[in-house]
Amino acid sequence: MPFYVTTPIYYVNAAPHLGHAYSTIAADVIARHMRQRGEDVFFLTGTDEHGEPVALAAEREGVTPQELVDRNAPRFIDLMPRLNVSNDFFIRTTDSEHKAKVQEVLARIRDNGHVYEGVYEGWYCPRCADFKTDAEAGDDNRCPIHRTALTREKEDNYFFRLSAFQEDLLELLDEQPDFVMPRHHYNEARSFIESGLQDVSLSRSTFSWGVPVPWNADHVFYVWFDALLNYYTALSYAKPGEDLTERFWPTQLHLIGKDILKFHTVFWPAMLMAAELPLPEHVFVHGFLLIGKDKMGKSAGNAIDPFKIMDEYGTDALRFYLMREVSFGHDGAVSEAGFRARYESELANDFGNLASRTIAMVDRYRGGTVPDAELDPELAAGIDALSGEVREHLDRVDLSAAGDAVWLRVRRLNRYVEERAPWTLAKDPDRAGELDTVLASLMEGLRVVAVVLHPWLPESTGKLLDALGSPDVDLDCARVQAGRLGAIEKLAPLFPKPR
RNA sequence: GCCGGAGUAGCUCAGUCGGUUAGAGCAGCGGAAUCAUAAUCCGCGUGUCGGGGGUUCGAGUCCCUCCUCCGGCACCA
Repeated sequence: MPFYVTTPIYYVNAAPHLGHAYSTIAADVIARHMRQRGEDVFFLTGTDEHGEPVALAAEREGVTPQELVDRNAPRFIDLMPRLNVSNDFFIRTTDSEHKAKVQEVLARIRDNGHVYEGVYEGWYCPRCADFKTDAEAGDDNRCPIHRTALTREKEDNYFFRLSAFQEDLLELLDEQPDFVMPRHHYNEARSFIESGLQDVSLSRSTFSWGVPVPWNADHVFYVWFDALLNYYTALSYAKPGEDLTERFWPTQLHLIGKDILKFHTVFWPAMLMAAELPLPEHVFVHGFLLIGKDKMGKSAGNAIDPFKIMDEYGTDALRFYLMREVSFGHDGAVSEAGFRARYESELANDFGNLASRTIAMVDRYRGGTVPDAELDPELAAGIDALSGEVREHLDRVDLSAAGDAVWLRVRRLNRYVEERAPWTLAKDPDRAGELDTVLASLMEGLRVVAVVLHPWLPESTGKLLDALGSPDVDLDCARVQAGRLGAIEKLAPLFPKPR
């Protein structure tokens, strides 16, 4: 089965920060998991490069917008290997193929009768060089930032007939309640639509940094219409010489942050309806990372620095922390202290140390060869069920529940070591068979956990599975005795503690 | 103001269709063990499940109401 997953495309004006890493890692865990299942996966991320903020920033710096985005985009492109993210393509909305396709799709929307010429009229602040909403203007029609009087300005625009899709969108939400996940965000989307949809500007004519409107050279498309289409356009040129659209469209899963919910759950499906294209299956809205109680973002001077953490502890540690610390779909606080606590207790003490002690015992008691013995039936049953549980959780994009299910087994394995006390069995030659079973069962448990955990910790589980002589990470191998263990190698601690 | 979300153990949170004595992790205290990265395991909780009212044989879970916090209310991406 094809499985097409996307991250938002990141606005190229700001430097990459933890929030970008968060969205991207989440998508990567899903993508890697689906590949383990043998699905035909396409995983897209990229940068959003048009619009007025880029044009203004370029002007300030005395460079062209293209020069500015060419300078900034590599920071995001380079972030992906740094995070060990397995995206199949990286789209830039300034790619010529993207622009051509945007023009094609929007021309079709116009041909289908969903675009009209009109005038956008609103309160305008000359100092912001921007329109203000009625709410922002307040009763006295003053700029909330500058307190200067706003003027009533008009701008010629093309409009997208969003209002015409209100009923269709509600029907979509009725028929596909998991179009927007999780539930509380479904409610938000629904109430937004129910409150009444207005038509929206499709083009801008006061600046030129965007995709030109093909039927009127004085306009460029409003950046959101250009940006949203990235999910569709990318497939047409991601693979040289092959159009992947047939193979992967529509998207199974758009992963987004809650700040862009409206665009993805209202504008985007309406656009696709207008273009008569199939709709995505799911939009999953994740929460924000909080620093203490504050939203993290540009201001965050005390924000945790993902690059520092990766330098000190490795990429896997950052991936694991972000996926495990915050309940997926909700806001959650992150901190360096929280990172260290979880790194030490879960990665070093629970999982890393389980690997160390298990390998050390096989080495000491059985010369480094995993005994070919019957497995402990009770333990094996739990281990055998794990991959199915994780599968079900990830089908619902519940990364947190999946992580919990794995950790239950990691703890179970550590408890099993204590229960069976292999060091005691080793002293009694009559109990050699028992010891064989215990060691084989532990090893098998360790192997299965490593396979299941591979999407979260690709680097360290890879190292571990190599040391176990069973490098296959296909999810079918996460069944008991589906992998072959024999001679094992010694392994340096996977998650060393500092100092 | 309207709409939505959240309020459960010191901290972070889970609680599926209402159903036994309300759970987990972390932190804390006590103990066991020594294979291991001094890593692990066991034991220890008198929690007004935000307040009040209601429905029910039974409510953290459903209804009403109030309080507190957060978000959205559309052309900033």
